[in-house]
Amino acid sequence: MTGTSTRVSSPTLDEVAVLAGVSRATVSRVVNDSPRVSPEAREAVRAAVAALSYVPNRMARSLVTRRTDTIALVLSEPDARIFSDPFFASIVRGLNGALASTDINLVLLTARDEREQEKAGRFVRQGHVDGVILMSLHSHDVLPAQLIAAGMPLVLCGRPLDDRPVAWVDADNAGGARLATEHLLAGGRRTVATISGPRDMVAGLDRLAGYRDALADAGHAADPRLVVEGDFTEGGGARAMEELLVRAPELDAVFVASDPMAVGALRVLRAAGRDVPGDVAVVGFDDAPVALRSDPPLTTVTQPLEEMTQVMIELLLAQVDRTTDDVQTRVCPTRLVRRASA
Amino acid sequence: MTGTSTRVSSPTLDEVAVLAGVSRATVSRVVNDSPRVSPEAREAVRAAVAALSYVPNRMARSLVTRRTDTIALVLSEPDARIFSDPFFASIVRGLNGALASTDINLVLLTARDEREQEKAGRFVRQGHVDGVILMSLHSHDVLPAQLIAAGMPLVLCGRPLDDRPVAWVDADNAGGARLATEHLLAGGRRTVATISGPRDMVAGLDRLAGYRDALADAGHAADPRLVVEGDFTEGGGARAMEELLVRAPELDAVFVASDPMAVGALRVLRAAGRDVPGDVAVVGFDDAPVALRSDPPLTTVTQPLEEMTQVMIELLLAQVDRTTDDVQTRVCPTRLVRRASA
DNA sequence: CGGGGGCGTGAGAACGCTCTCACGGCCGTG
DNA sequence: CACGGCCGTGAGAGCGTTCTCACGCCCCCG
Repeated sequence: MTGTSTRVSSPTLDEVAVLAGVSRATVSRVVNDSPRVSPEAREAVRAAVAALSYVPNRMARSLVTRRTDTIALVLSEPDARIFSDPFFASIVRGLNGALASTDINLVLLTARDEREQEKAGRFVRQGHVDGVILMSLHSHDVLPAQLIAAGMPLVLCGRPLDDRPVAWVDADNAGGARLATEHLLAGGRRTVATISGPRDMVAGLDRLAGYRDALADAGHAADPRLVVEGDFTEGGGARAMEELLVRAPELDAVFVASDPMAVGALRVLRAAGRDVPGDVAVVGFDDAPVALRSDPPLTTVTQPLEEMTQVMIELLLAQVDRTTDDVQTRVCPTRLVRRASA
Repeated sequence: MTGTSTRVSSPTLDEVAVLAGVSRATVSRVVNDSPRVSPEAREAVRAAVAALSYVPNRMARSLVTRRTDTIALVLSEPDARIFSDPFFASIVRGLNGALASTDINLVLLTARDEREQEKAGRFVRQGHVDGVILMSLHSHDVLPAQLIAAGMPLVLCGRPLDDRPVAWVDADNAGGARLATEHLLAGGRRTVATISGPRDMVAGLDRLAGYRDALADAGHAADPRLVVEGDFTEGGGARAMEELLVRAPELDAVFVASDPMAVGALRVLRAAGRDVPGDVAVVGFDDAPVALRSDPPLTTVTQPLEEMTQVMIELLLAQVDRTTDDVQTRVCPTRLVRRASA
């Protein structure tokens, strides 16, 4: 191996053609699995390719095909917290799974601050990728507008706050929250509080809306005492629960807008001597791994991640292939998972 | 904006040249900041570029320069666990920081199973990137060999198990473990146990070696009862601590090879009625965020992540620029952070 | 036995950029 | 005043592919 490794650049189509005794065009046909090649020629080319360990040059190919067969998942989050979010890991796994049967590659781009967003935007617009899936939970960034203006295929992971004409896929957060709240009411609970997500995140807003709708439908008057805003973290959930216990000590159920927060709430409830689900029923959201390990295991709302990632890829590739011109959106149904906490 | 957005492909250098009234070459010079351009020409080109919102086509450029100005961080981990590792997030942040002043982009590639590794390998060898930084904690994968054979610039994050001729950067794990152990001994502890990392991870091995060396230097006989293998997780640390308390109830100090494991150990020690650091002193490793929040705050070993990522980039770019032919390695010093647990 | 229609193949023009080279115009020097 | 050199510029040749044609060949049908 080291014997011939003084070679500095990789072999080209031409060299393969010479070795195989055919023309460049024929080699290209073989490499691209075109049917119009004789078995002998195909075999000769195959051998030559193997002998030279030829790998097609992506740049040259992309230059003419205008395709890179690569899509980017852009993580436009200010802090590194996103990495520790199991939801994020699931999305990456789902996307990779959805692309496994294709020869499309997925690359991740992080864009923590304005500067990195700028850099990521440039990267994308230079033509490194065919399309972008954007994960940005707080949506005050410029990347979407920039990419739309550049005509770059784009799908957002999560419904955007404003009504920009852009494709997106989201879980039915409101529906899931409604499911959870209805479940609590159906269990005979009378005072159902909620620990909501942050107001600047759509998922938080939607889950709060679902909770309110369910209560309203059941004839309950809206009670601001019962709503405390959390930040989707365990610590935030604990603090919110403490606040709730002060504000409304009579509560007998809590819908918590994320599992980590629910775990924090569970901890505070136990410390306060409230039995779960005996005294207080708790329902979380996300079906995070932690929901299974908590004590008691958390009744929660699960999102169809598999389906969501699949749809994201579909919507994106439709744009890439220009199959469609109008931007599509899709809301995927959520489901209640009953465990022990409610 | 929608007015002219029927335009499907982006403008080319030629169109900019026509609009600016100069030749293609001059536009190229301006775009690439060549000094040999008159101010007037430069201004005209600038205006034309802005008017057309011209962005150079990376593929075309790379085809001739043989540079993509992109490097990949490949995460070659079987499970998604790596995302939740704060160490990993720090590495990404560090690398991005080290590249912030350059116009080199960083993309992340995940390669969970054999199949995805294959895909990532192809992606890299097709010439999408100029070099690769590989993070693979378990090192039984084929990617390194494949990339080396292809002559792709490569730097490993972490010392490899075998002695392949490949560049790598690692923290001084053995030195840090020695520091921790010496600290425990200097505090008057007589029976210092350890919860090690997994045997198939170099970091685990090195930290164990450092622990043993420190003990040997202090004249202690090696006692296999005092060594229990953990898996770097909190749960694993707890289990290992339980085991240790059974095996060697007289222990008065534990060097734990990772902070999450140390947190688990702390929990078990408290449950067993042992005061930390009164009865048992505990030192962790990594200086993870959790080390600050634990009770008591964890004395631990910190790695110079900033320096490590900086060096990785240096070694990689040296290879990319062919500044050097021999593979370099670098071990970065670790440091003891004294808190309350020891 | 002649003519039409695939089918496998090769020649050559793109794709959008960089880079070398050559060419005028201006300066300074002898 | 002539001549060499430098500086800004443009022409044109690639970079490694794909893809459109056009061209022989063989086979089948009339």
